[in-house]
Amino acid sequence: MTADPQIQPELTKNQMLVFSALTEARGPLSAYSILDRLRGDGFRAPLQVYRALHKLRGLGLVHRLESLNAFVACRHPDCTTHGANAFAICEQCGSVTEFAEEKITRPLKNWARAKGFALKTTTIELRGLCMACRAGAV
Amino acid sequence: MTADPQIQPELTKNQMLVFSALTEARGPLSAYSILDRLRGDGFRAPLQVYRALHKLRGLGLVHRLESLNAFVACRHPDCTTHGANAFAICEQCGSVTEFAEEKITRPLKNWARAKGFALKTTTIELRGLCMACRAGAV
DNA sequence: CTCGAAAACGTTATGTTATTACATATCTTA
DNA sequence: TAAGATATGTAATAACATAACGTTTTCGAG
Repeated sequence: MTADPQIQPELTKNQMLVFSALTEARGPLSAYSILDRLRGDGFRAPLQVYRALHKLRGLGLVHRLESLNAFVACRHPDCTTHGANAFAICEQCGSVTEFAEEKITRPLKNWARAKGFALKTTTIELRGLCMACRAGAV
Repeated sequence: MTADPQIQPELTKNQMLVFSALTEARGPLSAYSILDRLRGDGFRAPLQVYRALHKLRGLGLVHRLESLNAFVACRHPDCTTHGANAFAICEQCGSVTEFAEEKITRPLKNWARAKGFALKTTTIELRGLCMACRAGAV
């Protein structure tokens, strides 16, 4: 367990498979669609997916999109923003854009501090049409 | 206190029952817990709840908490004008505080405009400990 | 009033998402 | 090598949500 040049050497085989499925997908995947993609690799039950997802989320490598019941691989090399990321979800093409800006998270932290709320995690999800789909929309 | 039919005269009986269940509850309720509370009023199937919730959400009287798969009655007199509400959810006592501040929604709208994203709805949910629970926690 | 469209309703069945429970295996480290 | 932590496999079930069907109610236009 040294500081390894390769990505996430501490991942087990199942965790690696789930992470790969998510990075290779072009959009978010549900746990069950991940399962289906990994049946050829020996996956047989939902728990194999959910357990890997749990670990990957803890490592900040995967995020859950609450409004979709789906998961995406984090696009940040090292997810320092941990828990304060925002996602823009296109309702037409399904694309997801992840972003994190101080201007967005700051007011939320300020609110929490003002109200005495001990903030642990933040969910920010925008729904709408991405630029491409809006241009092509009817 | 039950919801006042004079304030929302357009609600049907089922919609009224679901709305009342939510306003009488002190926290968020899942669709199935609403169903259980309304069995004495003749409710027998999930769709009776979901259909009413759909209408109530359209009216802005009820919000869905995506990270909980649960629903809350809106605390604002008329919520349709806001569009982008935030919720602080205490993971210990389950209390939910709804708030909406320009300082929070503005940066999100700015991001969307800058990216050409046609924003329809916004989900903002904070998880943590409310002031009371933090004070009483170990 | 009465006809027709739209909305709401009731019911059954099914689809989708997530966890519990229990047994087994592997890795880590003192 | 023994103990504890972590990971795994499998079956069963819980929890959340919608499809598909037909019926009833509501309400405005004619």
